[in-house]
Amino acid sequence: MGRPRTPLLDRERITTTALELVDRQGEFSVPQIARRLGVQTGSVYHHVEGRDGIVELLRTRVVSAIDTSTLELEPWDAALNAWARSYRAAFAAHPRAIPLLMTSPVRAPKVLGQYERAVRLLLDAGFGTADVMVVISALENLVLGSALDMAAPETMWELPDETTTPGLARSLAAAGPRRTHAAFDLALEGFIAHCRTLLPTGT
Amino acid sequence: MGRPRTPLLDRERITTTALELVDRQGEFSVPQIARRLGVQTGSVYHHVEGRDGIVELLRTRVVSAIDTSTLELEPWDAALNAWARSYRAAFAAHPRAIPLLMTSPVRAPKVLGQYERAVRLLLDAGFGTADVMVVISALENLVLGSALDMAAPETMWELPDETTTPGLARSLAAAGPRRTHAAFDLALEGFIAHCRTLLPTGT
DNA sequence: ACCAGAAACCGAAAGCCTTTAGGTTATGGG
DNA sequence: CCCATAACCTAAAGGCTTTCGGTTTCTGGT
Repeated sequence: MGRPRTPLLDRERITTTALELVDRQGEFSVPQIARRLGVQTGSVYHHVEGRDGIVELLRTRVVSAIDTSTLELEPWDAALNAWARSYRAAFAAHPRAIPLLMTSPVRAPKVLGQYERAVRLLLDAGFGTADVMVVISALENLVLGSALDMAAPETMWELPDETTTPGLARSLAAAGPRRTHAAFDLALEGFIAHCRTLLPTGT
Repeated sequence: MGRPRTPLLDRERITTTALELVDRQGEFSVPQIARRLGVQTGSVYHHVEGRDGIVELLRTRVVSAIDTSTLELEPWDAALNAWARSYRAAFAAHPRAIPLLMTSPVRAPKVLGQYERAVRLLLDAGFGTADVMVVISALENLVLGSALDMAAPETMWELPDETTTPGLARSLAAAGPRRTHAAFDLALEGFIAHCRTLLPTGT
């Protein structure tokens, strides 16, 4: 015992292990991470700011998959569209992490930086200052709402009985497994189309 | 000790106490409920199926505020609009409960019954069988995404520094406190408008 | 009216989690 | 070479969820 010759822990490994646990079982605990890394529970706290710090690492890891370059596209509606899809895809890669990331405030610089860029994109496109955050918030609502839907696609609808909800059961079956994607496409397209009406005419 | 002459606990009181705790501090624990009701922790478990059972009671309580009659309105888009707003308002009344309710599947009969009714509404309106659940899912995504936004309106954006994200800070200020509502209005209106394009023309 | 069984609460305990504190050994800059 | 610091361990406090057996009260069938 004492300090090991080669380090057993670092933020990378802690993050990866936590994400594996979340992907598998929907949650994580510090003792679980420690066991997987062959380390005592307390040791993890030397690398991380408490359990919440690990959640923040997870957020950064998940969000790092968002394609930043989408916000450079032209025109603005293509950029917004591509950004929203990339945003959603990043969460879709780790759906069970979503409930974890929703409950704590956004602090990750990468995320804040992207919102900053989105603000400028919309301002340049001609949106009013007061409208910009409304548009971005609405888009975020779409993305996160859809992400939630992906978090538990099978179990989200626990039908008690086909006879009590016949139409629901039949419609679910008819929509098929791409229901979630189609719903996102539908809402996103409708939303962006509606945004265009906010712009001063003749642009 | 032994059985009290008048019961100290029932599901109603447990639900109300849990909801008060969630409204105040964003979470609840069984010992906290027990202390508030002047009872030992274990006693609560005689009335409830574990902690998850209490969450389910909370869901039912929150959801019971949805105005069921909205789905009877005509035409279908007015019904959908009113339903979505009532749905969202029910969650808005207890925003801090939202993260709790998101993580487990929809089992409350009241909610399932409403979805069943919504299915029939859309079928009657002329939507295709395969489209119905797509529309409903998208609407639900909107509602829940917006509800999430309401869950922590102040703390959701922890800006590190006004100089690193100047546009974001300014736009947030410009949008004001009704940002969340405006975003929902914007997305909902755009979505419903887009849904009309799914219908066979001439209806 | 009686009595058996169910209901409602208490007390206690097992086992998990988060977090902190102090001890022990290796590393690395001066 | 030395010592401050880093990295890990052991230990422990305190909270949470859940279960189990004990005690008292209520209730329903006879």
